[in-house]
Amino acid sequence: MTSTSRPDDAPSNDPVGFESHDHASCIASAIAEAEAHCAREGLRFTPVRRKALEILLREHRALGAYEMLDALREAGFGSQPPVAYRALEFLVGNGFAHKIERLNAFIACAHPGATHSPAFMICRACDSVAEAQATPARGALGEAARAAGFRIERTVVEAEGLCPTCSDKADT
Amino acid sequence: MTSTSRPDDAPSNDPVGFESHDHASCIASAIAEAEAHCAREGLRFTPVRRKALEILLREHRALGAYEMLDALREAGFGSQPPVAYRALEFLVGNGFAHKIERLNAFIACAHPGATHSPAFMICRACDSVAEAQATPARGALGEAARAAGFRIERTVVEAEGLCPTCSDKADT
DNA sequence: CGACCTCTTGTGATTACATAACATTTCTCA
DNA sequence: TGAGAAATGTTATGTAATCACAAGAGGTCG
Repeated sequence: MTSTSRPDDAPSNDPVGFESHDHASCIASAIAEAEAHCAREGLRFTPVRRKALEILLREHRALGAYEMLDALREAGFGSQPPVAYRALEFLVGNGFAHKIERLNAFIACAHPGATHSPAFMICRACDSVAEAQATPARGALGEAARAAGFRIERTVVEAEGLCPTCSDKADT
Repeated sequence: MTSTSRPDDAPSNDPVGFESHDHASCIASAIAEAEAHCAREGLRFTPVRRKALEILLREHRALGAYEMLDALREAGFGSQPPVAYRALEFLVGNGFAHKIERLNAFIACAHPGATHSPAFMICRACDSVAEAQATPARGALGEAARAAGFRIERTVVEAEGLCPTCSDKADT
């Protein structure tokens, strides 16, 4: 693949949480939020990290680490895997992005700022991903953990199925 | 790595769901259950598939596909990746095993027979894995899915944290 | 200022995970 | 028993992730 990115000035109407909206402004505000957060926490929001977040926001879908690497290389950064993995590690570690384990891919956080334990809905037909809130510590899992003496630190909750669009197509 | 398996006759007291028990008999019964299930469903419980399940049951932990491949090769089967992946695909597809997405690894099902949507507790210190029941369609995720019109077909629920043993060690 | 420390970036090399494609064998059943 | 389906084996390749080390950027304190 040569590139998966669009020019920065291209308007877009990509599916977001299975809906459509123009997110030119939400990119800017998400970047601003990240910047503010880093300033508060004394984190360094360096050019690669900023660019990586921009790319995730702009694509608005789950990106493999090597797709990210391609995009970063085109933006003039290094071309070896650790470049992408380190930027993604920073973004995930600080809550600006999430890893979708099922896809071995990464996506910008849809609820930045909020402390949350995310859950994802992944369409098996078009690979679109929507983020929701999970409360896994409640319910059967939390109960099992308490009974077993297991100390939950983090949870992965990913639902696979059909998004509304693909579901409609399948029905016809 | 040369091998991760023990001789078939070695007794064991491995952690199972964070507890200890001798599972010599539960291996045999799980194999018998799988055999019966395949007979009922007209599935072919071939030597590789049987051996793969035996290996998962004996190890009683999450095994990478290449660990499985090593073990299968030692048992006289083919030595190329598809050998392991196909056997694992069969076991997972029929509910005899599960894939742990977080670890890119596979584990024997702890509740064979029961139709279930499993949840896992994964210790980040010792990589032990316990299986519990999840009810993800209830709760926040199910609600979000209904609201979005997303049709859930399968869910991945994996909690990461510390098992009782490692938790105790960390406290001291 | 400048020595020092820490964090970050870049690169080469390697390791781990997974699938495509195709030939051959084995099983099923009409 | 012969045709089709399913399973196995192998070669090759694609995709994901980490290790190890050198070099640069930014602070801090004498």
